[in-house]
Amino acid sequence: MSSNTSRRRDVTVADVARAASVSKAQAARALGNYGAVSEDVRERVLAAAEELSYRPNELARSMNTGKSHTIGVVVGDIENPHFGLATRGITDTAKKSGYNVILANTDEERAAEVDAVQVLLDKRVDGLIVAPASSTETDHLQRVYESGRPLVLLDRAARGLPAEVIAADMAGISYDATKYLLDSGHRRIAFISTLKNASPFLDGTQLDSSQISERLEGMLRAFAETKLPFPYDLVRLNAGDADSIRDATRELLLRADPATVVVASDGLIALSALGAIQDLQLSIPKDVSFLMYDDFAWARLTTPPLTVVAQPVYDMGVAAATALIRQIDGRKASGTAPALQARLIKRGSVGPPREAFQPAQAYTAEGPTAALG
Amino acid sequence: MSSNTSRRRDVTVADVARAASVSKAQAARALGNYGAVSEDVRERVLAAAEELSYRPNELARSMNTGKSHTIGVVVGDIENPHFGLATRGITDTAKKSGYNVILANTDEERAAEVDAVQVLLDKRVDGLIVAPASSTETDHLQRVYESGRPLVLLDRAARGLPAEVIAADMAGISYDATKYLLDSGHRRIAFISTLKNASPFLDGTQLDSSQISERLEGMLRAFAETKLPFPYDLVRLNAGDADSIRDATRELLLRADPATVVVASDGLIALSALGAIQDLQLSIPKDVSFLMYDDFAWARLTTPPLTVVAQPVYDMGVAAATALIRQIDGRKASGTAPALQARLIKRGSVGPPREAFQPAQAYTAEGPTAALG
DNA sequence: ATGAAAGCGCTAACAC
DNA sequence: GTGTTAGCGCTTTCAT
Repeated sequence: MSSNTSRRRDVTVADVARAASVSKAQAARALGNYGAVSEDVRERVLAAAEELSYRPNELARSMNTGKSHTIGVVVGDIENPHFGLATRGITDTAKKSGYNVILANTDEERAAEVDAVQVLLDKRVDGLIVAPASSTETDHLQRVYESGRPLVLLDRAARGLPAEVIAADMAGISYDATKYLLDSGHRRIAFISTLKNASPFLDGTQLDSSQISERLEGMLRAFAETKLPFPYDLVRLNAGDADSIRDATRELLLRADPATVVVASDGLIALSALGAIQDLQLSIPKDVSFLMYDDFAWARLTTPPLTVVAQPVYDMGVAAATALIRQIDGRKASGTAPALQARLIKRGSVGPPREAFQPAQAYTAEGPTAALG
Repeated sequence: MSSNTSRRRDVTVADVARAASVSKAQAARALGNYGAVSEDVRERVLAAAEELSYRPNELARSMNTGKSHTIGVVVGDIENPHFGLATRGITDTAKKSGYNVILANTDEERAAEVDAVQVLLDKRVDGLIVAPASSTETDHLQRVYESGRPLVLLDRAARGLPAEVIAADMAGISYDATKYLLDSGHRRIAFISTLKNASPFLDGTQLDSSQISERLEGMLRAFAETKLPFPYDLVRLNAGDADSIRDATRELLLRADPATVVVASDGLIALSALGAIQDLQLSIPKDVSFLMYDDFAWARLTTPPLTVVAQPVYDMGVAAATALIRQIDGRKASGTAPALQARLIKRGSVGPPREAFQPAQAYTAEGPTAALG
């Protein structure tokens, strides 16, 4: 409560200039720290600014510099720790370079994403980081590109867009993980994902998400390599809310030819799936094995601790922001992109399938259950 | 790839006006949907805009309306699911009213918070939601108030500020929870919080966070009521990173007169504390009981499931955004604030203290261990 | 209903 | 080094 309790009108450069008895331009130069200003004037202006508690209007500044020092971030669900962590990586990095972050949540809804991107462009963000809900419908992302502002994709690629993509190699790690499950004797591997898709996943289905496509591709490759038929009937897409995930899990486990291992596509899905398994009174890994994507702290606290595919999520956020800001500044890619490697962390939730211990193999002849090649 | 691959200059109202052969003012009216415009002109303008794929410059618009339709959100750690969920509540609500959210992370660092608030004010946000790191040092928040823009506080109050505070009643629920622990036979109740404080918590210590103050106040009251001495030696503040939390937990459990129950001030702390307990090979609740603030999905998946104080975090986000937007729109509080009640959810992690089962009570005489009052 | 012109707060030419 | 004058893209009087 020093002096001014100014409400309405903000104090402007003009006010400061007047108080320091210099021209508006000179005041602006001193305040904005550009151009040539004598020491005397600088001091007077700064003093006046201090006295009047002047604050620059960044909006006005942005208007004629064309730079807002703001980047837009569009994610599917900030509540999902995956994005929470990535966002942390982004904001940390942005702050370091003097950028702010406008965050938009889309609920993995395409319409919301299109809208969010448009709004952010209208707000003249300097660049955009998007985790696109769809890898195929990308008109709105194309528009970003056309607006002349850089775009970096997080987690998922977008077909036909020249945008830089920050994501771990999902096909590779999925292949590894699947191989591990196969080696453990599993054949009935279920995969649950929130990915919205009109039809179930069949041979040749083109998926809308590069991320999930790659994971399934890795699985298919592992199966193919071992000459085993891929269990298309155990792939569950469109697993939206907690209830539908629970239902899907129950069904996968209670059906005639049940899954012997459940692979959860992210931490949120895992939570619901594990809840369902718990309700079913099934024990992991005795009755059913479990594997999830993303390694969160709680994965070590369950009994047994969970085997996971860990992604360097925070680093991905950092990488995305770094790449974007580099592009905003018009700098070229600095050769060595940091390796964003996902890792399979074996803990206790994957064991041999239940059937493997039973006297007779009720299945089709699919070769020995021993570890393969 | 229809026609324009315009790079540099954006198309403006002037361009649209020219194309529609009307004045700039008329075009602006049609586009901005204000003032009086004839049907004929409106159509021509809209058609021209469409053709040129005109997009309004929201910065310019904000400049002379004085409204940016953006609210600033300042939290300690977006990575913490507590804030993740609250942020979701905020963004959902904001979007519904046509507002965007600029997110700033402070790492619970005062300097970062002061800076973030300043930057957001400079960017001319229409209002601010802050989860203040400190409840006592509030000059920067005072400045928000002086700028004439509304401010809503999340989780924690700030001394001497007229700002609306959205938070569950912590003193009450803490009292309830402590009473429950006391009734279960516990006397050695440990409390771990990230709150930064220069000195340890002693009788009469003034804490910097209303949230934590209230919790401790509730604990003190419960102890006082049962005439038991409060275990000041078991309060751990400044539990910053995962390691320091683990260390604190170990110490609390391995010391001469150890804690029989650990209360974790939030989910992140709980994760580290549980890790430490696991490393110590202690079993819950046989060897040590456990209680945490916030109810996250994983709390039901541990063995045993965790007893928690659940806060309506998402709803708090919604309430904060609703209150802020109401103030921005200059509307009065609508009488009935929605009840933001925290609840004690008893699951399996609290049992009788270990000592209660041992032959002799090695402690000071503190009355019978049976349930009281 | 429409247009001319002023102005939001700042930066950027351009003189001097 | 300093001041004057234009804008940035939009909204908003104020005439007509």
